[in-house]
Amino acid sequence: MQIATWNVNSLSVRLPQVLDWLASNPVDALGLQELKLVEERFPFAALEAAGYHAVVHGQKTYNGVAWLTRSPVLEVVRNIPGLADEQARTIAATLDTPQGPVRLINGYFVNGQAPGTDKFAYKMRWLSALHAWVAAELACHQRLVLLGDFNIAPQDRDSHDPEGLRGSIHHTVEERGQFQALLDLDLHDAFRLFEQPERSFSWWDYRMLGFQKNRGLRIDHILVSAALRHTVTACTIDRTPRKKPQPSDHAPVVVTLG
DNA sequence: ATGGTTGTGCAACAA
Repeated sequence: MQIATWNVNSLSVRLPQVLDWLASNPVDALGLQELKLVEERFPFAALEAAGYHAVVHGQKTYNGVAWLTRSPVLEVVRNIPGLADEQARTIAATLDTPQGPVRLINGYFVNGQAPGTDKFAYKMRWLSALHAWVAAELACHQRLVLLGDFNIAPQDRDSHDPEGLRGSIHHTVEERGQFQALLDLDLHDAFRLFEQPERSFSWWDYRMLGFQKNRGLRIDHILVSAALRHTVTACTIDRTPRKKPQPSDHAPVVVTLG
């Protein structure tokens, strides 16, 4: 079984690339972020023709998340329960598999702009609420995957310039502490379960030839619960779509479970 | 060096 995450930075623009990628990478579930469209504009028909069901938490212009799955899902939850949030940032669903149900949580985590700003304060509140929610979800779903655009580079090796960017957004002690708090729920960073090339990143700024110079960050993550950890056989970042014309600034990340 | 690029939507904001 394969599960993937991809921040597409506008599904309207990126739909052809998503269809193209799914044709070559027929994953069982794909969590999308930054749809930038409302559910009424979601391309259900094109994705159904490609063999995918979709559940959507849309928003006009900003944010927006969805799950694409080969088989229908159950128990869909939009946003973090109990958190008053006008921004469409999470969608959870349960996927039945031959090995049993898997709880899938997809998040477009708050960017946070810069430490000391209102947006950073919102990021930290949001991360606290997410942590409490994921803890509750784990209590009833042993087999759980939390993935998405975390907007956090967990360690220095996840940044192209850890010294120059120390303490700046994606790199702060506070953000990294929240990432560690998620790991402390006995979640595991699937990418780091394996040997990986140095300077492996999942996002590159459109500006300053960021991708060509591999000046990126690893901020898109797939965390798996303890019950799933030993079934994971691979986790990779697919840079192929980033090389194509009019790409998303993020690359898809794929986890393979036995 | 406060630059540079992309998306939404048509000015300015978010990333």
